[in-house]
Amino acid sequence: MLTKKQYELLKFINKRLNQVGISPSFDEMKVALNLKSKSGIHRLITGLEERGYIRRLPHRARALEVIKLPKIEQERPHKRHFNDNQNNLNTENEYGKHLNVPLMGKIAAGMPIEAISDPSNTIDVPAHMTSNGEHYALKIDGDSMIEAGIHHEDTVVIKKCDQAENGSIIVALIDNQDATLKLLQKKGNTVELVPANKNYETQIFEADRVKIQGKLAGLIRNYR
Amino acid sequence: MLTKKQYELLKFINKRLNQVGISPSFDEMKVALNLKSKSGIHRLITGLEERGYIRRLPHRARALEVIKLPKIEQERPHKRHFNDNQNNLNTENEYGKHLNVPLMGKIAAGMPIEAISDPSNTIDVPAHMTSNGEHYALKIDGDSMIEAGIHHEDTVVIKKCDQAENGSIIVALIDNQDATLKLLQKKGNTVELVPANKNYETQIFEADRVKIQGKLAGLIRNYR
DNA sequence: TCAAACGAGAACTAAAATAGAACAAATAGG
DNA sequence: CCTATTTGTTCTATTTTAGTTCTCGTTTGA
Repeated sequence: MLTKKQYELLKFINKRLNQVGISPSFDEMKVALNLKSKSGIHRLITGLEERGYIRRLPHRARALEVIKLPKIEQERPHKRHFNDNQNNLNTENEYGKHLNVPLMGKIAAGMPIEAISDPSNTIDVPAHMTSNGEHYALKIDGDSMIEAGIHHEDTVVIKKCDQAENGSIIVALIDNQDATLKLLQKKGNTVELVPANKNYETQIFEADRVKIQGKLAGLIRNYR
Repeated sequence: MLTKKQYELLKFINKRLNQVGISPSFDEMKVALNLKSKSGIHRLITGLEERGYIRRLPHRARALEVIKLPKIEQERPHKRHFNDNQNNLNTENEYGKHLNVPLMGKIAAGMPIEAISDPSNTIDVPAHMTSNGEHYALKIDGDSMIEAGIHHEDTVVIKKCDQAENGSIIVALIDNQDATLKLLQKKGNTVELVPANKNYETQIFEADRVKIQGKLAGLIRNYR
């Protein structure tokens, strides 16, 4: 179904998406495949899109999404762990499936996420919410993002990544201590964490005090 | 159904697709079957396509896809089918329980829900969202409930019921015409449908003009 | 022994890949 | 808001790789 170059490119895109969470640009892909022009990348991308392996938002830069990978037989892991990326991907010819992502605890509780991690605690999320890559879930504590429609006690699904564009809602770890869900605004050497609530103030940090731990991918709320 | 050579070739193509993810070229297939010319491959491929074992994108190189294998090869241990269902019952896969609920269309679009119902359109929701009873999903159109954290384009999961307490968020059908998602406030012989947005006004109806079609059970939002 | 399936080879056509450049659109940052 | 920069699109040209079609001869199994 794929040509060599298409496959190579697809692998690269997928890797980048999982590693840094941001689509590579055409130039970056050009370099990765050792080409001297990006027109070739354009054609490969078109091919991948035509064959249904990736999707892209029209008229948007760096807006690639891998929807499936060729069904390569990898020896099956006995237990699927949330942290082996590729297996979270929908492979061809499969029906919608569900993923269990680990529920890592509450956010804004003043602890780094890793510390709260309890692998036994997982939550069921719709498959379409976890395109690919590693995901985890957090319970929201507080109302600092309420104007973005993220309420106290909501569950958010986070895609792991260590960088993100301005304007995306991310999980930030500050001084390796406090995790918080905020809107990201990078400005030169500082990082602003912008709440969505007039009653809270934007926090500004030196870039190196803030570690991005993931990007908001979905939200689940239960009513009773 | 297949000749020996066709079968051999099919097996080879399938193997290659599974092992390296790239379609073999005619030349590679020629080598694999120990031929010295690729015209034979062409004929075999044509045969396989005619008999529905493979598909190929027209006018594309290396664009083969195996659609089915002869019975002997068919059992694929790691592919689980959801053999059950006719209707939207609980299905269980390796990740746990989940439900497929029908996605009935957009709400606030000015149409009764029944009319938009399309059983083929379903969405995957976490099992814990659908306690018991019948559920369906709606896509939110508009911002009349935004202060309740229900945004445009969100998907809501609705539990079917025909009555509800004051203060719950319900799907109401007015005059058998328009469906809307609002907060319920019954007062004597009238029913108030209260939006969660200052810019909208509460609608007041005679009780018999309003039919409750369900109660908000959950909310799902995707970010990208 | 006849028809269908297979094999070889060559000539031809089509698609994929590479490169470069010019241009247009989106984005970052003041 | 404006400007500079980044990113994506389109075009042209050339080379390489891949697929099609033909003819003719051989094998094989009912």
